[in-house]
Amino acid sequence: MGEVAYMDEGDLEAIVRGYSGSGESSGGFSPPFCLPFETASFYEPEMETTGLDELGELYKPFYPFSTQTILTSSISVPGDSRSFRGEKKQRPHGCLLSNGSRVDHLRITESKSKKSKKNQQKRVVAQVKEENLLSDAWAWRKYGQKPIKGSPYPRSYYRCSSSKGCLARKQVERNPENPEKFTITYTNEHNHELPTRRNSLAGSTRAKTSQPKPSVTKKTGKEMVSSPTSNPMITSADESSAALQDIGVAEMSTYQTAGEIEGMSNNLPSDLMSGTGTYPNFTGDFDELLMKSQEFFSGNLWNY
DNA sequence: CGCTTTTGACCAGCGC
DNA sequence: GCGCTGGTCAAAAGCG
Repeated sequence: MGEVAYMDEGDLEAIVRGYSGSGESSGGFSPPFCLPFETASFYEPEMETTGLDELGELYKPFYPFSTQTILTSSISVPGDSRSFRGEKKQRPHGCLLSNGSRVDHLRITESKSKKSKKNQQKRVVAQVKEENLLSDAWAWRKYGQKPIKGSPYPRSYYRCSSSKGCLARKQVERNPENPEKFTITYTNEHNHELPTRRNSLAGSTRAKTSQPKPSVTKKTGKEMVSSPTSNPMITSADESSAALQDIGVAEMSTYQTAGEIEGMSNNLPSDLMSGTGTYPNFTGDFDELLMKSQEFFSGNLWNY
């Protein structure tokens, strides 16, 4: 993949203000956001201007729900989550889609700081509701989960499982301010096209692990939240958008038709939605939710 | 059998 | 230099 003409290590920092350790009490993403496309580099200019509306339209088939909140922005973040801690004073902005849907964005700012870690290309930060976690066409595999300081909810790490060499990553965490929303952060881009079908669901519905596992307390006793669930394929609007750019809307429609999706919304497991009403002392209930979605998807959309 | 999730350990960057 | 934190690895085990 040589298309990584991203930010050119522009060292952008995502000011996703959020759980900056102690300041978790106030405003996470609650305030409305606004598209800061100034730093956009992954999307075409057109997307910048009409992105909101287009998103609303393009994703319509993916979001049978009217209240979804999609947040998109193209960024490259070197410091990763560390920038969150930085507690930069940036404010998010917000906009409403023409169709009434609200799109939340995170304000991104540039930073001349040295590149950190692996020049990771963190590009998209999205806020979606549970329902919209189902609309990701990519296949993700969870490879880690960690509690985030300042946030009561753990963050799950996913990598693309469609292609071996794919560097696409995804982080999902529940918004402490809005437990009904999930913050999805994408890093790197897929170096392949949308999978024609998802991987098997094997292991996805794994029962609660009761494995004792020889706790070989080798070294540092790092904290680790244990969540009983997780999902293999989460969803996201942004990925879809990326996909749209890659394969085109027309092709996209071959994957999912509005009709199917709508049917889906109706068939969505009730318990899947139930999570919305009751946010348990969540550890990974969103994973559970996602798992459900996965089941659904594999059953109704990916076996065409 | 191939895929997944789970989860403790490991590693690296950053702030003090 | 040390400790904290976030991100990733990898072994174990479950599911279709």
